[in-house]
Amino acid sequence: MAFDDLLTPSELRYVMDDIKNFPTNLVESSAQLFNDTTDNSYSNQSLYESDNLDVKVLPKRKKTRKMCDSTYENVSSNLEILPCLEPYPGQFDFQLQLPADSSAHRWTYSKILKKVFIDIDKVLALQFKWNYSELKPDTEFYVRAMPVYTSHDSVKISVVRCPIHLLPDNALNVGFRFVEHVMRCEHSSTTYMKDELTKRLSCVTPLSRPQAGSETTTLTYKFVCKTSCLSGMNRKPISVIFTLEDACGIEYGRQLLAVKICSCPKRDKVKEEKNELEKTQSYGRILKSVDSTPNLICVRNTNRESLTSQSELLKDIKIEGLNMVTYRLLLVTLYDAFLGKTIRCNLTDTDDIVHQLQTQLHELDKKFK
Amino acid sequence: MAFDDLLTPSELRYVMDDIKNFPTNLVESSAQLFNDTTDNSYSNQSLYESDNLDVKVLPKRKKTRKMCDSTYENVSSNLEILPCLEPYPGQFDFQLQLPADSSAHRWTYSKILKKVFIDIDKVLALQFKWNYSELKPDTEFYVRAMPVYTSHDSVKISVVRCPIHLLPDNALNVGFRFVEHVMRCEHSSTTYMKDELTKRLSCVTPLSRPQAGSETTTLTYKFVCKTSCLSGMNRKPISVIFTLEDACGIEYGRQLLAVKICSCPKRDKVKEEKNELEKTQSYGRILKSVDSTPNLICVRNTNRESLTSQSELLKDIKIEGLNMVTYRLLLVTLYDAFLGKTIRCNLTDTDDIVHQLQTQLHELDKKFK
DNA sequence: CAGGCATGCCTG
DNA sequence: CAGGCATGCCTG
Ligand SMILES: [Zn+2]
Ligand SMILES: [Zn+2]
Repeated sequence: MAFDDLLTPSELRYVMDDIKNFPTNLVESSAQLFNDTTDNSYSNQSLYESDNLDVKVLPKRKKTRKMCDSTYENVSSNLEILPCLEPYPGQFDFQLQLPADSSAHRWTYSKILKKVFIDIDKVLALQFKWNYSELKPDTEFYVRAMPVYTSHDSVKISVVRCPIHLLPDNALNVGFRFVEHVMRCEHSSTTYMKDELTKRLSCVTPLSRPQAGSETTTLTYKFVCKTSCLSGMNRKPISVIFTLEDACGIEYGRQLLAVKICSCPKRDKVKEEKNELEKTQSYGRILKSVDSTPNLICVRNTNRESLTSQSELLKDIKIEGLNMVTYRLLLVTLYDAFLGKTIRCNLTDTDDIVHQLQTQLHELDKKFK
Repeated sequence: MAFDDLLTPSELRYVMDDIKNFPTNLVESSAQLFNDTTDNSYSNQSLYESDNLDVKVLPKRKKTRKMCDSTYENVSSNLEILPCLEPYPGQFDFQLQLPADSSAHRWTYSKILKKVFIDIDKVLALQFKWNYSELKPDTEFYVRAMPVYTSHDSVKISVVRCPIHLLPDNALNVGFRFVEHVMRCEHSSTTYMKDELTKRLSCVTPLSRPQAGSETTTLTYKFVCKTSCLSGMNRKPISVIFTLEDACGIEYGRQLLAVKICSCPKRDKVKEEKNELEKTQSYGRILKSVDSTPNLICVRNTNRESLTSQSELLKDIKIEGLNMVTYRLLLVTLYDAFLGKTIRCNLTDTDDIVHQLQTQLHELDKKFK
């Protein structure tokens, strides 16, 4: 990198002293850049939704809220039957866990988003935990898995496969009867069901007691459409409702798991987490526009030392008490130059320095406003 | 913009004189940037293909090449029947023209690529010209339109609609029988045909004599799938073969038209033309990486004057005979800063200055090598 | 598997 | 309609 070699702090002061005129329009455009970032008014709603989809840390069911006795809440106002998206452990403390080492698998889990990202036709192993100590040993219980859309606009629509993946010659359909189901359980005793009333598809699998030494029973699932499938899920986010049921289909507990089925689970997880964080952070929009250049996503470790020394340089500049205007000009120019260099050389570790420059500019503007 | 105000040429010289050390690694990395751009070895083949698809300027048929008597060339080696992609006007000088003012329509034509870009279900009016002066006035002739894949890998596959657009509830299919056809002619006497042997789909429309005062007869077509349709054309490029035929289906002439059916015809045209030009231009890769930042595609006219004065500034700098190394450093830094500014402020007219900086650096490197 | 592009679609 | 993003897929 050029900057730490190009000008030493003392040389820099020399230059800055020499700058007599400065453009006021620059200050204006920069002010615009660093102030116009308060637009995160829409973040609450989305957060609320994911609160409902908590997997690992199950919130206590709120006593003030009427308990859902069925997976379906009959919305009498419009006669539509909507699934209940609220988890409740119920009397047997029904819980859902993900294997700890998702990296060992073909999927990834975002704690921030409480969401699984998985490719089509890849195995997702889920661990079910329930308190069966007071039950007779021969009482058979079941887990029903039913994918549903999570957005308010789409909950009422039932989740089915897309026309393309439904084609008979599709490899996933060969030798399988229930091709309309987006979600399959690999357990051989799984029953594929279609609710007569709601037409919703689900699969029901016997939940055996955990094996000796284990607290959970594992069931493995696959998804045979992508969340993005055209004329199918069509990019609408989904969650899977898991219900603990007895042989009569009476429900005793419910858990939810948000799932995105996509071609690049890791990339999409990183991206969605970033989007989520940006909603709550200041400078969100700037960082977003900076990072939207293709090559900033991966993290390589080039130029680490020189970047550090650049940071030091910046501190020095600040401390040595330059004229505010020239200092500001310098910061803006450096900021631009870093962006340019980053893009030109595909640098991946300039986030820190760029952010630091932003912060310094921001502080400067606050101080002299 | 900051640069013309930030430093005058004389101030700049002052700075440059002050720079005692310069990093050699910078020169290296820049050398890499400006030399490593000779990779356009693959451009010829693609050009060859589009030569075959010439629409407006019809090349004389090469006498050295055996004339295709049928649209199908029987490739005896593998018994596959392939369509002939070579245009020939034939004895009636069969020609195909596009309306001059494509901007008035919902499609766009690229002269560079010789290709029509059009959205799904939009009208494409084509003008057919043929010399019928020696024919009896009541002889009925026809135009057959048959879409085919143009890549060598895919010519053998017949072009049909995708499963999604084939769905009966698709608006485009209501009240229309020949839903499998990707291409439709709006003329009411059009016959939709399926070749028994090749299973290829085409539509045949009577070609009336031009109306008084006109040299051409216009037929209007629509495409009811996108070139990108999954499990359909699947992003494989297509051309339409237009053949002049008599009532018996004997062919008298043939013309080709490359077509891309897509959601953003203008954007895709600009993009594909740019890709094509880059193949043949030096600095292709650099320009590409610069322009791949989202906001550089449209052309707005902000900062025109200040950019001009920046260009002047650069000339000055060069003329005043700075030390080559400091001058080079300056150029590189300016180059980076321009890139950064461009991205940060969504500037759209910095191409010139950036390219100019590249050129100056290139010349500098040649001179001092 | 990461980088990068192609391309549909959403938003202002 | 332009900017911008989402997301599949291709390539090394
Ligand atoms: Zn699908
Ligand atoms: Zn289609």
